[in-house]
Amino acid sequence: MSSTTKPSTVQRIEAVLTDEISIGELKPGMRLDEAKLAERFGVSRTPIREALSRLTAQGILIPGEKRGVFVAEYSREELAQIFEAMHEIEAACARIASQRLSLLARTEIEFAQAECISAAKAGDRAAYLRANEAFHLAIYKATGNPYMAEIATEFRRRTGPFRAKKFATKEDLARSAESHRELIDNIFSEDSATASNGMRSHMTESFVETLKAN
Amino acid sequence: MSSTTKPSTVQRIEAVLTDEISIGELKPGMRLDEAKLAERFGVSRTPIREALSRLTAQGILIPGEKRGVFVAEYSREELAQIFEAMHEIEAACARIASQRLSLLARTEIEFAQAECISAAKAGDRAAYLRANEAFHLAIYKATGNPYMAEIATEFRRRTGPFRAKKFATKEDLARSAESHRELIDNIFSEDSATASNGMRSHMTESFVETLKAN
DNA sequence: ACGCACTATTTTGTATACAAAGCTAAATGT
DNA sequence: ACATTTAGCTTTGTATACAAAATAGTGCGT
Repeated sequence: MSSTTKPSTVQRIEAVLTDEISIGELKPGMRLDEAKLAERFGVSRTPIREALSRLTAQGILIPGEKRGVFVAEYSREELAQIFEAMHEIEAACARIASQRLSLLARTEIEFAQAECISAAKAGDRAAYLRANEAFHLAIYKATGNPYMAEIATEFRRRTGPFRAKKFATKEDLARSAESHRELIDNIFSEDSATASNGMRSHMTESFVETLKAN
Repeated sequence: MSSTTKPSTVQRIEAVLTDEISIGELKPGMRLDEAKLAERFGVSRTPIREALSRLTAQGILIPGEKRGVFVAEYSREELAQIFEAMHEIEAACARIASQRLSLLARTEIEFAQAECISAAKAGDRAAYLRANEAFHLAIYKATGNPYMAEIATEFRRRTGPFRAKKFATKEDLARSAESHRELIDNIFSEDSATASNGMRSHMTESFVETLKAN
């Protein structure tokens, strides 16, 4: 995603933690201990602190009342608010994407969808989760606006562990992958309203499932 | 804004730097030297680094190619993209706010506007800039959705120094404060489309002025 | 006088040390 | 037996030290 600079230590740590949280390996409410992480990554507390600090600045982690940082944990009400915001942003992304759709963007979306399908068929949960993220990311990128993509991605990360919980069985994966098809068609229709509404209903569905699982 | 916790050292530093950047005191492209800041705030480099790291995570600062961090500097194209994203978010905020408007929210918006007017009359540029931010913040808060407010605020901060440049004369302040009136009326109309479109044209105007000044 | 290389200095990244603030728990007093 | 305080242990925040990277500068050779 970023430029040609090789990943520095804190970038690496940040990326690993982000991934583990979005996959649901580190669960909401879990405490992250600086010393333990330092030992795990074989570095001192300093770069760990920097990574944790950045993650809290992004809202992925939240500082505890008195001490420690925790994986962000949201109540149903808070989740509803976050999803409302995501609704707006994702709908806007879908609309803009539908207007600007390039061949490259189309291809990348289809490619990501293919990955979703194959991961779903294999029943590989972690792979599906990553492919699903890549799919939505491809849509964001299709807007041609990195800043829209950035905030959409940010929300996606925050809700990662909660959305992850709704994928329990192989059928869940298959159903999700199928629903992508309709979404793609709506976006590829190149009609703003169709694309935007398509994304809204996709997000609503996602929210319903997420609430059930949490 | 936050809870009852007293501002820690890094929070204080972060807040001061954020303010100085949004006011335009620290200009885009300026380099921030860790050692100098450490001396200035009378602390060691450690908390400075943490503050800078958090600010880069928020996109307010950007890391230089090889070394140093700089106040984020955007080309006209990039500014256009950021403003496009702001358009979408602010429009959504205005729409939601118009639907949920509470007496408290109304009052706070009006109060912020009063501050804008008086700062404009006094010709106090810094005070107007702060009041203007408070005004928009009040609208975000009126959505009742802290997450919408959060991203809207984030974009506002990023574009702060660029928008700040368009306020050169006392007349600029007065004109801006006046245009708030129409925006308020549109939002208070409690009609979604009116509110949303009102905000869109306000933002478009803001963008035009910003481009002229940059 | 110009270019190149090598050195010195600044600056960043990481580690370690230390002090302050919480938490745990045990011991003492009632 | 229960509450309260205090002692000890964890954990965090900040400072300092040190090593690696990068820039600037200096001198040397041609």
